[in-house]
Amino acid sequence: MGRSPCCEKVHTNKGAWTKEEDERLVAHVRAHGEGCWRSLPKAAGLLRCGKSCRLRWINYLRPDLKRGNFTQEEDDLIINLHSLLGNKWSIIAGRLSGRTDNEIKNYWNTHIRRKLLARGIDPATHRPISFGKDEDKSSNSSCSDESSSSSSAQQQQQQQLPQLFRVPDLNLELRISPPEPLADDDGQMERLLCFRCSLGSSKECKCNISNSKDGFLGFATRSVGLKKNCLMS
DNA sequence: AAAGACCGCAACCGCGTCATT
DNA sequence: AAATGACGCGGTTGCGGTCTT
Repeated sequence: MGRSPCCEKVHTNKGAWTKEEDERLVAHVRAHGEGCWRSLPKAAGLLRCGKSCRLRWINYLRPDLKRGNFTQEEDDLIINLHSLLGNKWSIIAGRLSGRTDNEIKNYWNTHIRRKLLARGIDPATHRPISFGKDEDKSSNSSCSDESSSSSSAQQQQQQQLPQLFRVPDLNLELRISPPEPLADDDGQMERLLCFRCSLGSSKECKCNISNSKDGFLGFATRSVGLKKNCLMS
């Protein structure tokens, strides 16, 4: 038993959007706001699937989009975030204002991937390619004897890498525990960390937790509490 | 100048997740 | 608790533009 289709395929346009369709969509979103994508096409007089409207708006028509080339800073940030998060494009996009997940995904696949490969870096693991496979067999054992006795050639290769790409062995083991009541020196409750907000999805989040003062990726420097509603989906 | 190869981007598709009934 | 609906995400595709021969 499969899913029912998101819209009637028969009477919907596909392919490139026309200027008129764009104008209709923009006018409707300006008047009524985002959301209710399923009913939007009919309300806006568009012969499009709701999903298609949403995608067009998010990736192309939104007024806050930044068009044009990626800067070196954006490049570096994408690489760093990807090394931590993997293909979580929407989360990565959340940390780059004005960029969409689709745009970053495309940019990664067309530019950054190639750039990393040319430098001998595996884009998936962010490790040098030549010994990545063998090392993977003994991965998660960074304290083992094997990993500490990598060959001098490998060490040399590591040393030749630009600073940016010498990715340390990251321990991303996450622990989730009930938040403790945290009090600041002045007796006020310490802010909790909202993962959704912190990773850039604050738009959908209703937690009202701001992360403006937090450090890298918005992680607080002290204990981390989780708010139930804000766990990433 | 023409044809084929390659590249980049917009759009589509299928699935997972969450909310609602 | 199960079924259903809607949204959002990531992978993939297809097309138009550019480059190479």
